[in-house]
Amino acid sequence: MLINELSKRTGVSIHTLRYYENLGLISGAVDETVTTNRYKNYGEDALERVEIIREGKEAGFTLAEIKKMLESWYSGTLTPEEQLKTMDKKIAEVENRIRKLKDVKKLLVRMRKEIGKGEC
Amino acid sequence: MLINELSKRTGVSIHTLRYYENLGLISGAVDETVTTNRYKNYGEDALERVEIIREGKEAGFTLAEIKKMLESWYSGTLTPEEQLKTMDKKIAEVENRIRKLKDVKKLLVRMRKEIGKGEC
DNA sequence: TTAAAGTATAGAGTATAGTCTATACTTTAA
DNA sequence: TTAAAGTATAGACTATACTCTATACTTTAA
Repeated sequence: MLINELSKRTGVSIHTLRYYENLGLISGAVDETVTTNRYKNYGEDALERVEIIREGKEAGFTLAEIKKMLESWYSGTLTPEEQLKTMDKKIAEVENRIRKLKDVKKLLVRMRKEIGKGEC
Repeated sequence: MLINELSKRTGVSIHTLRYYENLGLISGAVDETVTTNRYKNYGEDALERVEIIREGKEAGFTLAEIKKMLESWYSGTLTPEEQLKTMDKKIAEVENRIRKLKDVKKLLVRMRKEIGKGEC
């Protein structure tokens, strides 16, 4: 698919997709048998990658970190052991963020309880 | 306390504290009885405010959002009902972020499971 | 066939959240 | 008393993640 379709199917703007491509998070392939243009074609994997980017951002990872995850995931250069290590690290980071968010929630609930009775 | 002490007790750099002060997230009071300088004095509440800023950032709120929370919390201009509404909204947002992070964790665990058996 | 829409590249501009530097004045300790 | 350390303000600079504009070429539909 071309970038327009990728944009529509992911809900991510063409500008942002090109930004991701420049950073190396996704990549389209130019069909060399076509001589009239250099349009880039994206496969189904691009949809998956954009989804991983979205989730990664939600988890608080930077694009640089997400790039590393994608590389270790798709490259094939890492051994399964290295892949496992990468994933375990990321899972631990997400768990850590969940823990911190739960603390924040506790703080907010505590603040909420103090409303009405006395002042802060 | 002066900014140096506030920085040491919070672990936040003087530069960053001044940045927060410029944005209106914290504020020191100049002692007008002192005529030789315009040094700013921060009370214990400043420590609390910096802690809330830290937690808020961890929860994924922007400084602008945190400012609103601090204002509604400390201003005294809001009615308890309005304060409750603000807090409920923020608590719901944090819960939402926790839910999303749990989804991300699920995705990562799924990816992890696929390592070793077959390819991705 | 030509005007509109799509694609590519490069680079400028924006928002957020700092971080650092320069300058000037004040306080403090040797 | 003076050199070092602290404080204040303004503004420049950085990094991240976009977002937009200009330019040029290609495809497509009327």
